[in-house]
Amino acid sequence: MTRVLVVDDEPQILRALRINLAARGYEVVTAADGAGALRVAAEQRPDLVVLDLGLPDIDGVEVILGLRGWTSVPILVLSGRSDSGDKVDALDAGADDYVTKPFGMDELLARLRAMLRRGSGTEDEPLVSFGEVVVDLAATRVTVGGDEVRLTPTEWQLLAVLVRNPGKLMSQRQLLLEVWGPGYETAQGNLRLYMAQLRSKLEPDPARPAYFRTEPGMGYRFDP
Amino acid sequence: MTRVLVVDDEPQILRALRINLAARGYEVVTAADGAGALRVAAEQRPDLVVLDLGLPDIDGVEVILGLRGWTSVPILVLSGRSDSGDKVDALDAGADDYVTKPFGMDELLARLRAMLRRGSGTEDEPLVSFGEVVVDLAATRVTVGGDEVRLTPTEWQLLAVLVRNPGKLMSQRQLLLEVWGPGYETAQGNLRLYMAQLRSKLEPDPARPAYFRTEPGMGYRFDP
DNA sequence: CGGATCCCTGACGACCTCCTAACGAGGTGT
DNA sequence: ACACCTCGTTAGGAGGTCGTCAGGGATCCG
Repeated sequence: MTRVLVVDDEPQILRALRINLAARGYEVVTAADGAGALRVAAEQRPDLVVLDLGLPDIDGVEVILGLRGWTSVPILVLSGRSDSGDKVDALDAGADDYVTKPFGMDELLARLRAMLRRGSGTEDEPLVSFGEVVVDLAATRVTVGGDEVRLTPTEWQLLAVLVRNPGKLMSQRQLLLEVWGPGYETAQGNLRLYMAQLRSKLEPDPARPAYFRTEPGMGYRFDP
Repeated sequence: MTRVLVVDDEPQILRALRINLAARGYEVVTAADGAGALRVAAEQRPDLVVLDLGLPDIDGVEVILGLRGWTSVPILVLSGRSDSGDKVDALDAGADDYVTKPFGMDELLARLRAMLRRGSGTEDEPLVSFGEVVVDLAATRVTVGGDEVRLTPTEWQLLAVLVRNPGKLMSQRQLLLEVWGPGYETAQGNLRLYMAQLRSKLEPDPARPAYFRTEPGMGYRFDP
């Protein structure tokens, strides 16, 4: 299901969006300020963000930059100001669309559909296989020699990031950012632990990894 | 260069857009009606389309559908009508953004930048090759005759600096600064060491370097 | 309430990378 | 011919990084 994060400090707008989005079959998570937006985004991993610029704590552009630091999720900005400068600042900070209040709900929904359509166009090849292992990214399922292997949520996220970048070296910072979200850039012991668990579950010889190679001092690389 | 197709039947708008886009470094091609738009798009393959909905021959939504039949190029719709229904129809037909006239030129340009930024997510990998060696800067990988070569972080940084400046003489000071950072400008013994390791791993005859040449008293030069 | 699962933290040994130092080779100017 | 400088090579120790194990806290479920 498509998950949408709605960020607004006005309860009535939050409620209106929640009702309309839920009626269209979206899963809705909300936040009332900038700090909450960044936290919820890191925890819930929405497929799209609707962001009001007039937040009580942080400037909206800062929120956009905070999100863009580690994710490329589509961002639709909602704002009461129709200033041309505000629009340019938000869009250049990394927003994908800008709608001024008051807005038509059907127009907003159409813009959301357009953004989601563009994002979902690049989702091909949900099946990745190497050796005895088959990874189904769409179904969140992993099999080794036909037998299903149970992965914890964190293990799965780590595997997904690696498998989506075959042959490419992923720095520890990059992996920590994409799996644990911002704020965990220094938890390298954690990354080592989960990499070991992944290898013990997927590698034929976990002591001598063949697919999930470590590049000392730099990061890890998935090599099919 | 980024190529933009502008479709409008009003000459003054066409002229204003052409001038502003050209001033920003875009290549501009134009069409004055729907049939021309489809023809020019097929011939010129623009990276982005700015489309006025009020065309004399074909309905704008039909033009969008005609484009979407064979290309996923981003489409920004320009329209005099601010009807909510028109927006929804155009967006659901496949448009990516919708701006109503009169529009601010800086806002329009910001929206174009946002659309182009999203599209360019799948950048091709920069590959540098010389002799048997292939350097993949995006994946952080080096192969010699097809076999992968393991490089330490410092070796890789040094190689990256050299490879990014082909044919250019890099002074020792410059190399030390870019690889080791400020404060190590005098550690020339270090630079000699890592240059030797790079040569022993990449050069066919490390004793007589062919690609990583040393200019006595000055620095080093990468010659593909 | 008890058990299970998952996530995080800390400690320890093994390994690897990095830096420093010393020595020889080659070129240059006096 | 000699001194001097720069470059290339080798060896060894210091420090950081990686993999592994054990233990505690949080959450979910029977």
